[in-house]
Amino acid sequence: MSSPSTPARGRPARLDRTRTVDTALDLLDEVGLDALTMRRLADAMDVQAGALYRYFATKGDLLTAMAERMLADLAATATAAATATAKTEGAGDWSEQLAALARAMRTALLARRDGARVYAGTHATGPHTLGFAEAVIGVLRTAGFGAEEAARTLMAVVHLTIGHTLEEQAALRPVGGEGAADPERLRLAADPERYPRLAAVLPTLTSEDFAAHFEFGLSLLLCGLGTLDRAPTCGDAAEIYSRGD
Amino acid sequence: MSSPSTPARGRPARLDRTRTVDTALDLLDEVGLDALTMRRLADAMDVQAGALYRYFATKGDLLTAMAERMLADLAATATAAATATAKTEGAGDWSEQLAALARAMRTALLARRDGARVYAGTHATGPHTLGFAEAVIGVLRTAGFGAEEAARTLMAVVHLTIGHTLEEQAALRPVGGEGAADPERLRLAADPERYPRLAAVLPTLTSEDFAAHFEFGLSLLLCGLGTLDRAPTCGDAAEIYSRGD
DNA sequence: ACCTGAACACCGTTCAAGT
DNA sequence: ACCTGAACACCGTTCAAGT
Repeated sequence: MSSPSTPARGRPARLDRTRTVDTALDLLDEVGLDALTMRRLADAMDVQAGALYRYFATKGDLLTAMAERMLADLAATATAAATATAKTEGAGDWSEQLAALARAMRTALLARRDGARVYAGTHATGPHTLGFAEAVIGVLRTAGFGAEEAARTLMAVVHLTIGHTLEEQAALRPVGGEGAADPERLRLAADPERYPRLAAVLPTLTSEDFAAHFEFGLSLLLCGLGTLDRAPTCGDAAEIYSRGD
Repeated sequence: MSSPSTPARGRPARLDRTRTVDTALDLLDEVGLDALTMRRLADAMDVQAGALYRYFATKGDLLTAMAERMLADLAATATAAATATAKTEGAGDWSEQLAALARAMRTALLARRDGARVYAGTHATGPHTLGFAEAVIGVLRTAGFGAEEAARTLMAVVHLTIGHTLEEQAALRPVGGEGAADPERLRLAADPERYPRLAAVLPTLTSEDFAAHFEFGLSLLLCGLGTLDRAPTCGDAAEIYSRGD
């Protein structure tokens, strides 16, 4: 256990994981993921590229640390949800608590340039990521859901959030300098002759109100979860519904 | 319009987009996305790397063509759904048709190594991608959903599917030769002292029955959608539910 | 018209050697 | 103990020149 984070007897180190991740995240905001190279980061820290490898085994290791750090601000939301459920004051409010956690994750990923891509490309298992998961599971189990349902709901929420933010950030970036942005290309490609239903729906599909899109998907998930207890399988629920007309 | 795909007066071309994408997808299965380089692909086609740029403006362009091709097999499912809804025989069966479309997309992405990463990293707007979207919208509009709901449901389904398959493929790959795979690292990191709820749920969370995980998320979405008509907003539905206890 | 050959401007990573 | 310098084995992309 004599890693570079140990007391240090000699010269004070110029580098350390925390400062390096900070700088890397700033650089990410400046230049984007594709231009975030070890050499450029080393430059920003007034060091040679090779020196970074004393603190991060690989570039992937650095990106994982960056991903983990991005969820730092989630701690507040997570503990808020945890204490709320602990008090059982708002046990019936699980839906809103879960939504708050999901929104906080979306916000955290959107807060940095290419944040979703960084997070999706790594698999952080640090305290922020685990704390978030713990909070989500806590809300669900307190609300009375089973272990399986809770775990799978966590997955669904995270996957939806990652998928959504990935597209949201892709839609905003001008796709490499020239050429049309994402929604514009879709507008051009969706020929009303061949894809009439799709074309008719383009205004919504290419709308930039991403928050509304996210809320819709989230509400479907939460609503489905609410129904789960009344109609054991959603197939049954769909049947009940279709029997109505 | 005298692209390389024109009749060709001189020597028959060794290269063309279709053959190149085929080879690239085979190579992808062999070596994975990280090792899929223009030079390696050129080698597989017995050509110099620079020659590829007569057919693809950038590597991103090639990857987009690969992503689009990956959805080729979806055409069958999509037209099946389309004709089913056209006959209005199974208009009440929209839930199952939508599920079939989502499953087909998951299957298509899983069919190739790193398929989800390739698809998520590009933004295909070819006939397979648009045909899929058209089919989804068709099912929803035929079932009576509004334009906004249909468009946003399409997004939610696609985002959940991409997010899920991204994690599914990440969980299977051995994370770069050595070190633990994804679920194993989670098991090691989820300390029962600090994350008791999470730890209690690890068996499900690290279960490799990904199909079941996907079905759960999908059913939440579809179930939520089914409830949408009865209780205009899901918030209301959640309220109704929590009033029950 | 299509491809080669060679170059340009980079990468991530390693590791002896210095301080 | 921490970092430099230099190298290794690559990248994506461009473009004159050949056929």
